[in-house]
Amino acid sequence: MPARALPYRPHNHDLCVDQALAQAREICRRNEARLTPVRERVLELIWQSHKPLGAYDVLAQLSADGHKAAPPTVYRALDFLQQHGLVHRIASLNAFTGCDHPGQHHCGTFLICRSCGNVLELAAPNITAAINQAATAETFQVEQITLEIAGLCPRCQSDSADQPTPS
Amino acid sequence: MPARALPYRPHNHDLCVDQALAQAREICRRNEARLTPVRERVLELIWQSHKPLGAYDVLAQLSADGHKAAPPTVYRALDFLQQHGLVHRIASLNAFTGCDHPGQHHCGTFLICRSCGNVLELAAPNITAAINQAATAETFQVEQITLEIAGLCPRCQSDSADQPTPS
DNA sequence: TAAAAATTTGCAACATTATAACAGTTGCGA
DNA sequence: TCGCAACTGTTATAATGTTGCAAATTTTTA
Repeated sequence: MPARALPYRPHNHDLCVDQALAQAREICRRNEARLTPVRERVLELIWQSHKPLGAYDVLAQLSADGHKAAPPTVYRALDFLQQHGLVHRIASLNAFTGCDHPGQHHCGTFLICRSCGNVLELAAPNITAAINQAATAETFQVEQITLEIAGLCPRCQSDSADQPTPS
Repeated sequence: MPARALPYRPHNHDLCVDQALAQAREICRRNEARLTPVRERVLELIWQSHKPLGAYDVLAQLSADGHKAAPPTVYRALDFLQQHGLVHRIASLNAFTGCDHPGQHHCGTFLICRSCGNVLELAAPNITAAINQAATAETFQVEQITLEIAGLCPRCQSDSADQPTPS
């Protein structure tokens, strides 16, 4: 089976971005949602970075584009993208990352490397099942799951000590 | 078996607070850590509320005490309490809640009611196991788990529609 | 097509959450 | 009682996120 593209494994990332954007356009078309230029650009910026991007990072990049933007512009675009499952917000980082499998309903589970900052999104049915079971046992009706796992990615484990690997 | 004290089940909460404080004193004694007046007071304030308290909520209450406090005072106390496992930070709420079973190592799993705001801390070995299994499969070395489940607690489910129950 | 309605964006101000840097104070052992 | 370490106070500032309203744009309707 072909190697999956992983943040910490070198690959042609422009391709990832292109695919993500194409998929986003398709999803918005189906949802009759408008992927306007600002929204698309924000999504692109987020995808271009493997590491989650803060709202103000996005803002800075927009400004670098020459776009005269203010915080609300960015937050609104991010809200839109989240609503359509195109990006996730990582609460423990106050940052945003592209969704790996948009369209499919899933609880975002994230492996966050504290050394290099890369993030891997997992689809982990076992975890989801365990969570739902535990919640049901408490008669709790689950609506949203935030699961963020911090630690060391494979590459940063093998690197001596704790030096971060360049992105 | 005796009914467990649950945030959404009426009970003598002063007792919870007293027990939590006594336990905290004991833990700090064993750890040779100093549970100073500010720290103890912050812990008490957090325990007095079933709902997670923001740092600035704590600050406001300290000020109401007549204590002339500033943000760093609160954040430092909270850091201390977190380090000793006496409180948890809920990332998705930017707020803090008392730890239900301090001393024991555990990954905090939280059921957060979006209607009444109460939070229940779970010890869920199954979930932890599933998480560790998934992480291991990705050769990821887990250090810290953030698991926050938002939804409706039993009481708010049975209340018609979405009206919040008073605390 | 033209007017009306709805959505999106721009913009200024502001609210909330968190940290940095440094000075003063307190507890405690030598 | 001196000195060190830990803790607290204080001021300022950084980082993150929101409100409210007006202008522009797109979509809908007549």
